[in-house]
Amino acid sequence: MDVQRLELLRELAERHSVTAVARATHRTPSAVSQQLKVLEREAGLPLTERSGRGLVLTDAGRALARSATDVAVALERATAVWDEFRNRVTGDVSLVTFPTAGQMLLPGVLQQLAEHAGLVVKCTDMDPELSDFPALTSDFDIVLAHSMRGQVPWGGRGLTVVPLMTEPLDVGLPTNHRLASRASVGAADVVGETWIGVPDGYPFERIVHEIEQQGGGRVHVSQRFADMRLVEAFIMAGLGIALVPRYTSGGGQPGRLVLKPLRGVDAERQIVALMRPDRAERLAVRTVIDALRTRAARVQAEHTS
Amino acid sequence: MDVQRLELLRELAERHSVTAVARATHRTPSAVSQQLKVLEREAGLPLTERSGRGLVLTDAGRALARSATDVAVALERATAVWDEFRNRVTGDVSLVTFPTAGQMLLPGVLQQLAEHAGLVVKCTDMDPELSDFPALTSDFDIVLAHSMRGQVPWGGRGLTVVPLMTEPLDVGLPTNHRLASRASVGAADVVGETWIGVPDGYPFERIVHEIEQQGGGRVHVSQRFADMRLVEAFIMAGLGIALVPRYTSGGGQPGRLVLKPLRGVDAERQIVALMRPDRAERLAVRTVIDALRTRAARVQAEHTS
DNA sequence: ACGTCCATGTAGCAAAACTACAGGGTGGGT
DNA sequence: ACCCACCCTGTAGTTTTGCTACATGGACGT
Repeated sequence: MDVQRLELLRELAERHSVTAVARATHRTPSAVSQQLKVLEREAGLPLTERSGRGLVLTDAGRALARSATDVAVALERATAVWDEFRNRVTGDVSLVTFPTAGQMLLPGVLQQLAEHAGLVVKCTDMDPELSDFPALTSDFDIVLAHSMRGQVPWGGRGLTVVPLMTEPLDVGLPTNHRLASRASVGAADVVGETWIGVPDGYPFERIVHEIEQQGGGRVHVSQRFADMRLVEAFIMAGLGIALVPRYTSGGGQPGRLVLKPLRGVDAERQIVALMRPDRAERLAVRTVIDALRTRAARVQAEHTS
Repeated sequence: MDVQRLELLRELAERHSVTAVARATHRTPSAVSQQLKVLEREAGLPLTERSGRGLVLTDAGRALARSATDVAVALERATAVWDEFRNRVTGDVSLVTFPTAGQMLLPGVLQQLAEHAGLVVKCTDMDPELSDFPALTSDFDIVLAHSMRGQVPWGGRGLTVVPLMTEPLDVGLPTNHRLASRASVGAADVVGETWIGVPDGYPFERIVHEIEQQGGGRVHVSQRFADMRLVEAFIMAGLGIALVPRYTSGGGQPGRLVLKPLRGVDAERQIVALMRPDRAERLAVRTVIDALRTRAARVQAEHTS
């Protein structure tokens, strides 16, 4: 049995289309189709079924794809072994981040990684609301994702999850706001305010609901933005208040925006790295992950002191 | 990185010779040599070193070979998955045994396995004194081996060990022996006797030493045989007494040989199946192992009742 | 009904892996 | 000390394998 073919099956399980697999593996669809056919002939039972214009895996195909992951992991681990022997981190690592995490972590990480001459890290950013984090792992080695505490929407898919940090979400206020002198604010203090929100499906959303429940009222959301820079600009202009991740804020002019911890509400987001388990084994990837973790720890330490 | 090449490296680690690897994998030595060279070039560091007329692995080579095992295990597990889907046990399984275990277990096992039409079990026997059990796992899927309790000469090599049964070793006496009417015998009873032994290095040897220590004397070993049939013939002829595995004895004429448990001496042998871990994953192999275990359990149960 | 998208055949080509054979080095035997 | 046997490794040539390019046929949406 051939590993390359198994790999194709696994890609098919993730991408649901021969053409997509072909694109991802730099082949023509015909080549992929032929190899899958060979695999089926070897297996002696159908692994795929046509479903409309695409095709889906049979139960057997899915089972085989699952075990193909273990093979891939073992293989990557083997190549990592010899990378360790050479003691030189080499290769390309692709990474997607949502903007705030990238701003907070990536510059420091890349500076730290400059010591590895052969390591090339290619970073991209992507709006979190547009992106299905788990799905991105097909195309990127490392996916920086965020979720609320306890909420783990990427479990069960067999992805490797590395927690990087927990970031508190504060209430951002203009300096001339009536609450700006407080040390912290409660749900009841802010429930009546005009809010700047985030698009639907965003993790912040849930906290806003919690504030409504605890504060006993309805939050009025005047605008919805994905970009934090924009949110902060609106706050500073006195057009509303918003939830702002504590470590990420501060692009704006100092002295025009203040952050107040939110009492009694579980307002944190978890920042994690998501990876396909085989990719997580690569030495280059592990090196980047290590850098991310130390950088995240440093950011957190700087803010607590 | 290619799995086939990794596999060759692993075979080389076991067989210590390109020619042997070539034989085992049905290739010419030249082909093996070329592939190993490619692997080295990919790795970027030497994996083998010439040592006299043969060649040995470097540290890096050994490390890589070790992780190649994990790859092989994952791969075999994958093929097992789809064998399970087909729900038909197929393929060849090769097995070596030492004579007594084979006599005791194999006929029943093969009868039980007859229900699997596509399963071909090829059995061979081999004198245990001549054979290095762990080394045999390179050439056979299943190696039936024995050892004394606690003694595990095949640990650390990364082999899969499946315990099948523990068989007591009794003292075999001719029916007209002065101890033949006893229910059991102690070390002091038998230490002065003339013994039929087994060749050096045999596991039984250690027990004889223990008898000497407990009985306080020297055991006189008149003959040394590997074949139990021969040992029993000598016992029945009154030429000596010997340690006889309890479940295996009885080829001879009934009524001319009796077995007596040995009191106070740890006289047992452990019968185990030894396998290379990747081979242990194969469905056909697992099926044979299951049959061996149930058969062994039955033999043990028949004798205790 | 037409165009588009997708999977999959066929033919031809390029790359990879193997065999056959020869050469060079090492160790055991006489 | 010499020779022979053994083992690894090159080179040349062949076979096998996997890919591209192009064409075909079915399914969906407009």
